[in-house]
Amino acid sequence: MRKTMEKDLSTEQKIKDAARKVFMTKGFSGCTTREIAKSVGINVALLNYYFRSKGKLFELILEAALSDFIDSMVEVFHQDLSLEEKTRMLIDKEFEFLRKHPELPLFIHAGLNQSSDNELDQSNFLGRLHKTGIFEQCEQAQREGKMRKVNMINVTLLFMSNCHFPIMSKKLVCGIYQMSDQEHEDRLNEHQEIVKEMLINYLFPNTTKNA
Amino acid sequence: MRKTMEKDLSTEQKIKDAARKVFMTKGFSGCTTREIAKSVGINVALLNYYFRSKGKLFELILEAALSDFIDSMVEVFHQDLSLEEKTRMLIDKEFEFLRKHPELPLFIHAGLNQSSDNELDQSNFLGRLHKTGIFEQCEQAQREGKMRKVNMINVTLLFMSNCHFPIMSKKLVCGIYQMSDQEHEDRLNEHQEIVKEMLINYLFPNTTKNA
DNA sequence: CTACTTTTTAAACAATTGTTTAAAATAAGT
DNA sequence: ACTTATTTTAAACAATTGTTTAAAAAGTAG
Repeated sequence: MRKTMEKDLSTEQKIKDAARKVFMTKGFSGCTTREIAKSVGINVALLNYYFRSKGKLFELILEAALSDFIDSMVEVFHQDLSLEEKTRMLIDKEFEFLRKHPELPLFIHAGLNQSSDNELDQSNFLGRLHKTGIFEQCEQAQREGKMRKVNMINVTLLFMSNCHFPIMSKKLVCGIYQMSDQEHEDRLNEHQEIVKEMLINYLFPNTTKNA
Repeated sequence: MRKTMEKDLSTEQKIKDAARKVFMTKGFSGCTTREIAKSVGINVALLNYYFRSKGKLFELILEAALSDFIDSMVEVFHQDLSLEEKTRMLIDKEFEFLRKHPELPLFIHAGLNQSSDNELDQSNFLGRLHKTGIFEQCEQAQREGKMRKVNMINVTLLFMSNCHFPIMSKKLVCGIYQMSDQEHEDRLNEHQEIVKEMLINYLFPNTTKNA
């Protein structure tokens, strides 16, 4: 398997891509292996030939999604910027990223609930975050009184809540407020600025507020 | 059907309760009608006797969940309190409510994505919110300069993001940060206070900040 | 008790599910 | 060309799916 040639852009990757798309929109038990196979244009058996089962394939997709998810954060943290700058950049990047992949957050949360084992530590997300030095940078800023003394888990929660939820709640919010897609997009653009100002004001209360 | 006696605490309601529990944890396509029936202790056919199909039953549960969901807000808005007080009370109520029903937000969002039609307007959530007078109260506060001029949809988004997401992200956050349930609970308690202060500071910037 | 309606069940239905088997097609190596 | 290994397919597998049918059980009323 996969030993003869390295043109992995071929079947194996095509299956992964199709599976990602289908799983994302319909969830694990909301779709069938035949549906995925058909969207690639291959036989069902080939799916079990490359990946051992539907479940295995799903785990793969889920883990990759989680990885993408963390990557957009890590990239920002690695930059040589102040915390305020990183905050702005992180929020902008998250909104930008999630606008392109709006199904991602819901897929991850629903997927984690279905998946029995928590295989989150396998990808060592915490380690990847630590390596960026973001925690030390925050600790130092907190010691210097430049940043509010809040546990890093709560900080993470603040960021994720205010970036992810607005995207994943589109159907609910549009349904309640009878909004069109365009209206929602406008609201989201404004929300991006709101979140930036609110979080910066809260986390770095000493800086001059003139936004 | 249901005409002979009003002891609705009986089969029909028992099915609804069981269906709610099962649907909540496993989703629509993640469970079977037989699973629901067995958890009630009845035959599968009886499920289709009371409700016409699995889909119909699901829509019913979903709508009820959405209703509960809005009710906890409406109740607060109806009180005769200042906006700051309502803010605090709403956040506390939401956290309290969601601690009891942590699967609710994810169920609703995933459910809305599966359900084809947006039957959100059927329950007239917007009307129910309007009747509380909360929008007028905010408008007036905004005119008087007591409240930041933010679109009500963004305000809703801020509240929901910061109350719902922390609950629904438990598995993800616990997975990333290798937290125990107890630790997560502690973080959540602290987060409740953080959210209250942050939102009040942001929405009502003129009041003295001494918390 | 009898006639009737409501509730509940057992069994069957056809369709679909994830997965496997065995054979065919294609590519690679000699 | 021949032999072997890899990729792909068609067909079948047993299990499970949501739903229906027909009959039994339980309740209600006269």
